[in-house]
Amino acid sequence: MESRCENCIIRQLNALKALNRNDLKRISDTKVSKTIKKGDFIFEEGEKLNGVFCVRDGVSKLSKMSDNGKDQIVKIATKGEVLGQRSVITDESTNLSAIALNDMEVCFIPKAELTESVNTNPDFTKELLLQMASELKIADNIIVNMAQKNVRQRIAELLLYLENTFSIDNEGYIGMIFTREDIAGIVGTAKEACIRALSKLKKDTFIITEGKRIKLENKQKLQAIVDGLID
Amino acid sequence: MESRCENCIIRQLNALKALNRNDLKRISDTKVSKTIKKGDFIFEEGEKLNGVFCVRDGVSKLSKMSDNGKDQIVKIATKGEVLGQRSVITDESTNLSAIALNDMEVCFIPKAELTESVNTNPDFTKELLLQMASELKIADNIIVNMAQKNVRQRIAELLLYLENTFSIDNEGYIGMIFTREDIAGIVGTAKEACIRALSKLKKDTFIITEGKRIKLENKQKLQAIVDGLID
DNA sequence: TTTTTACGCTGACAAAAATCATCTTTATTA
DNA sequence: TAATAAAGATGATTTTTGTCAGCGTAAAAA
Repeated sequence: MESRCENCIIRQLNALKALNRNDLKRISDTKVSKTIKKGDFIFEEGEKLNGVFCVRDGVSKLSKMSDNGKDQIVKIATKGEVLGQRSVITDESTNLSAIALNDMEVCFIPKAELTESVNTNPDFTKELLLQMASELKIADNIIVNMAQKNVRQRIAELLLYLENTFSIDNEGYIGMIFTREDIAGIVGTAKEACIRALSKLKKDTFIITEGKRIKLENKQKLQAIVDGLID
Repeated sequence: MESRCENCIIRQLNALKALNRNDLKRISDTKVSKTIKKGDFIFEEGEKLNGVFCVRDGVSKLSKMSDNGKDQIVKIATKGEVLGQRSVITDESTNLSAIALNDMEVCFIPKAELTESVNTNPDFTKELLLQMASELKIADNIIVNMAQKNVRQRIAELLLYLENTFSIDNEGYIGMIFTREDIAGIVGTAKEACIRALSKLKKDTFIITEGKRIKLENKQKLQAIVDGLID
């Protein structure tokens, strides 16, 4: 399924919205649509990227695997997000891998086109800057949370974030399914600790689980856990 | 001690190096030099900043205090770094406090002047973008390290970083003194765990300590600890 | 200088989380 | 559909880290 960037609504969700007609035409002429299957790499840690990937559909994780097999997820990227942006800007190899969590549709935009827009379109550069600054703030918050909150708190916070990001299906469950291992990878703990924390939240009737699916039953309480007001 | 930005060599260390003569004149005319005493706040979490602080001399920590009194340090900022940049760019309140670790000399640059340069000088914006991207990469690495490395590894890594950043005095000790509590705050652990880890490294003869001062005796081994090659 | 306060250090103990093992259930694919 | 693999769940145990208490030393303030 090919289509023109000019008509792509996804664009509105990221820095590409600042592109003008010329930029869009140029980029659209060179971009390549790709389908990526669940579990496949979009790119791998250490790779030198020669472009970025604009997510049209699907969800991916940006993560780093440790020697002992633990996969720390730094970010979940969904529709509208641009992957590899940072590495392309700084012209370094990626320090993270991007893996598809379900089947994905992405557009590959060559580095040269991006650089051209950065060099000739100040609005685009400003937009990138804004987005980078906002991502940095999020990253700083994660650092603080990892140090100051325990696993239960971090999981409660993640659940609220996930419902917010993926909204709910018609039965009230979070609209995207993650394995317990991925959830553990996001909050930075072991799979077992993650499972136990979820089981505890279920026993406390703050959530309902059915297989991998999770429904938030009491968001006030979950937030109170995050804030350390209750245990 | 007042002086003109035009002649300030500190500028070369940050995005301000991309400013042109006009920018510099304008900013220099409005900037205010400030002296900040050890322990004092440059700004506090939640504040809406109406400008940034360019560090001319001294060292500060960017951190967030938790309810239980634990202070997580997200970044150590030294000569040449610009504090508050991100909050000013995104026009939000800071989520971190900046506290002087020794007596400091900083220049306050009003937000309006910065915004003006961002809007009229694409080179400056590009430079800011590059820096922000590089900071984001660092932050991502910290997240991964917090999740995948234990206290001993994180402390070993910090020591190598500190020697690299502050170099050594004539006796070979790291050229900046931190309290054990601040070191704990950087690696995200409790003061006692930090002290114990340092004592252990000392007993292992990988470092020498004398009061608060720390000398690295075996950087190869320290790096091996970081990499998980030895315990 | 003296006094006070902050900091470094250590032991004892508690809590949190990691690891290992095992079993069940759910997906995948042959 | 049956076989196989992947993921969930839970118990037992170890390791790591946090917390509390107390003591000595060094730095800062009176």
